Amino acid sequence: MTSIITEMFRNMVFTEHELQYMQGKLKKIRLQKKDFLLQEGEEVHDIYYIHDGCLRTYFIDTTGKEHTLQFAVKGWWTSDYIALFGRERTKSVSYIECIKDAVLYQISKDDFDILCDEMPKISRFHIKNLESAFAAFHRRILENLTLSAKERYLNFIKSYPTIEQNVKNYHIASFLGITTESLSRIRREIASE
Amino acid sequence: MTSIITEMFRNMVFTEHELQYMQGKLKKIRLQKKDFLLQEGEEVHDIYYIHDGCLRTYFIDTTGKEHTLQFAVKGWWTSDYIALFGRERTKSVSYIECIKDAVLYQISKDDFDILCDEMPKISRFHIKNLESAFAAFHRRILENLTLSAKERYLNFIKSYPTIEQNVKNYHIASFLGITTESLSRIRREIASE
DNA sequence: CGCGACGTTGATTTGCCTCAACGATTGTGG
DNA sequence: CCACAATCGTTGAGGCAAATCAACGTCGCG
Repeated sequence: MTSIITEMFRNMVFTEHELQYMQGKLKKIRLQKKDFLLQEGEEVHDIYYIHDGCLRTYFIDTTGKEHTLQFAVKGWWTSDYIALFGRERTKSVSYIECIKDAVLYQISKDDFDILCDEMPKISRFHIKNLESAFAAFHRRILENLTLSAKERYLNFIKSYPTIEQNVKNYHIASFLGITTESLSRIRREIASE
Repeated sequence: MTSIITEMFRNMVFTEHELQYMQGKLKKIRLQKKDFLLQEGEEVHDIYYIHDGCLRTYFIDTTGKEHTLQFAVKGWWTSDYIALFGRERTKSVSYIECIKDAVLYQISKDDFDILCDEMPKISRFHIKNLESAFAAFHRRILENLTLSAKERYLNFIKSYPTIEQNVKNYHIASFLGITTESLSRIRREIASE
């Protein structure tokens, strides 16, 4: 029997019993474009696996500007990690918005922790993911320190071609930390080369 | 018996046997100011626990400028995480320099992975650390997107008072992503308030 | 003492932002 | 299916924060 579980854990092999056990902790969620998975101030207890569609995590600063932290497409996991993983649990500081109709699977962080304790292969999977993310974060910080807006944009469309198709330019701008006007000028410049 | 191991794992309790087993995988390292723990191009196999002193991780961009990714003081762990945790293992892209005489304990990533497999409490410890770091990274990216150089500086000296004492201003500047001149002007501005 | 490393200051430049206006594209109700 | 509105993207003018370039104090150390 094939299951969403095997997709979530990158084709890891499970027994029928394990599959049913894990399945019981999952909840399927359908979202439409513009729906919010999470809004600022809400309590955060869950993590979400994206089976299809596209979401973005952003927060709004004191001047009202949006800043995009992360996009998530098929195969990715998302949540408000600041609230969920921070040393002291806080309410959500960000918004997670559906930007392309999506199908998600939700599991509570508590249940996920239990799975990690009960099943070493899940624990290893989680560690591997976190380590990869760790490296990716270092790379992103390093890029932010080093590259010009234009270079960061070129980098983005090269690194995330799947995401580029789903998102608006102003989403990309807010991810890169620039204004839509600047991005527009950058795109013109690139087109003229 | 008290051991460096209990310090490394935040007062976790171990049996005498466990302590000796783990001790066998550790190597003590002493570094003096200006020594390098790691240089660009070297192979990376180990992670390092800082028992004392201060280190900084930086890399040099194509124009020769230094960018500081991370400082590390007592109680922290460090390595070139891009090389060590990245999906494909690469040689080091950064330098880790001792900026205050230091005592470290080295353990290979392979051995650490073995410990995680053999000892669930180590696995949980590792996951907890990675998750906290994950949240911290999100916060740092968010700050970089939001705050002015002056705000980031004030934030830095508030968040890391222990580090501030050990590092030069130009280290802080390269951590914040600004020039030493700009930092100097910011400090003057703050002093005059 | 004298040298090198570090920090400061000033003048100028630059990359990106802000504000304002105007096309282009998308979506929706009649 | 069209008409119109809303959303999104582009362009221009002007401004500002931080970079660059250059010079000069200051501190610590051989």
